[in-house]
Amino acid sequence: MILGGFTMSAEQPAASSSSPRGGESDPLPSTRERLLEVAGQLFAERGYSGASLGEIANRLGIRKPSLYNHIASKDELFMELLERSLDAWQAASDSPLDGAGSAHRRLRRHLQKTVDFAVESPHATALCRLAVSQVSGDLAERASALLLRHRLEYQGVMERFFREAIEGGELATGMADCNADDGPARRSTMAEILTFSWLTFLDGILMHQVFALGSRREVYLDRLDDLWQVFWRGCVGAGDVSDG
Amino acid sequence: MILGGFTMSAEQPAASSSSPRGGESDPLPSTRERLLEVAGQLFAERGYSGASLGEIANRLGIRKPSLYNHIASKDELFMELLERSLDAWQAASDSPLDGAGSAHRRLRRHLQKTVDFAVESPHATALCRLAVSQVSGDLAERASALLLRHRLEYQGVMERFFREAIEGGELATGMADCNADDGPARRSTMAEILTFSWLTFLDGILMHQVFALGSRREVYLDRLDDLWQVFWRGCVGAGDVSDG
DNA sequence: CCTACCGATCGGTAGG
DNA sequence: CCTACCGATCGGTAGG
Repeated sequence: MILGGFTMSAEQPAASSSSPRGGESDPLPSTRERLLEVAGQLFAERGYSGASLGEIANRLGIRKPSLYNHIASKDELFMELLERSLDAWQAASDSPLDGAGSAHRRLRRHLQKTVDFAVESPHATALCRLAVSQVSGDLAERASALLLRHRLEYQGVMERFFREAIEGGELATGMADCNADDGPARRSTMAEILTFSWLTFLDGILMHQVFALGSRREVYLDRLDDLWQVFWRGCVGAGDVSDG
Repeated sequence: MILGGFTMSAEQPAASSSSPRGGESDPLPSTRERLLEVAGQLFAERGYSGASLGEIANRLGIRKPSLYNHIASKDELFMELLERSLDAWQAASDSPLDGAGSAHRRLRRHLQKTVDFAVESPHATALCRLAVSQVSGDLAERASALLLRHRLEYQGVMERFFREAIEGGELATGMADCNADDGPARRSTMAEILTFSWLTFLDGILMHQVFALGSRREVYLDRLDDLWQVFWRGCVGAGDVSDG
């Protein structure tokens, strides 16, 4: 589609789904979809430079030059994967935050959806890490910009959540004075602090998954609720902490 | 510093070449040290495959083959850097935990030392991430084993810290029943839960630094104390949390 | 989708 | 520490 192969365009239903014939089994994923999946896995396994287009082609059972019927370049491939991962993450985790129930229950649901997504799509979080620490040059700028945009948006969503939870009386506000913008040196609001804590908590969980080597990965997930309870207790009591 | 002539290869403590004049103590320490520092930076910037020995040599102002007077291979170079990083991290952060003062104050000091180390040696944490997600083959096994060993040791140190803090009455134990090993299905002790929370908290902070793009890095460090207070409040109150 | 092929660069070696 | 060089592989192109 991008470069216009000589017969490829007739065989590739990129956007429209192929129509299954009667009792036929599930339609095979298009080559392009398989390419994106394999590439995502390999980027996550080997890093940006370590993932070669030749290896991707091997896993697909085709020759390397054939990849260019589906992608424009390695850079574009990475950017598309990053974009998809961020969108999929957002789609999987955002809605639970807006449903019914207490702030406590909604945030817990959001956490579960986020972790579930990370478990099912481990390469998605890996790509985000690569984007900020493995690529260079023009690609680095584009990837960083995309990531920053998504991250700021997510930060806004979470900050709104915490602010509303505080205003709704679902979170203690021992540091209530922080909200007043009475000075030239602006201090953090309680919602900002909790948002920051949440982002750190979530990054920690996703990173911990990476470091949970071997069989410790499942053990870790079983303990998610323990981590959650400690975190939540820090939220509802934040501000009451004594410096002893 | 001796710069001329190839005869210095006989004086190098290189792993691949014999040292006929054994007993000589570090004839050229600075070149090797500079090599390790430059290599650490480049690995962190570009990933394992993305960091080329040629580029390392360029930054040192020498030719690529000359590197092999100081290293045996790229794999060995990476392993040595990883080893050094882990040792340096341990040395920088462990002792504050054993000093005088309350558990609260000691853990806060330990946190500060850890974050300070991560700020001063950003490539150290990056190497750990590479070790579990970027390398493959024989190197991956060796790196993972080394990392796992350090991590388990650190986990033991922290678990002991939390257990002693609990026994000393410095942390609330609302979930005290967890300690009793009265059933066949063993439950987590409070110390284990807090250790797990701590590891997640720390990973989150270190990861957050990676994601704090551009100027947001300094802003982030200013808020460390906010994060700490939320975390500590979760610790001292853990177990009292209601499921509402 | 393929074969054939490009210049550049990779980690590493030989030899001085 | 150097020059000269190795086979392998890189991302990507030409052309059908």
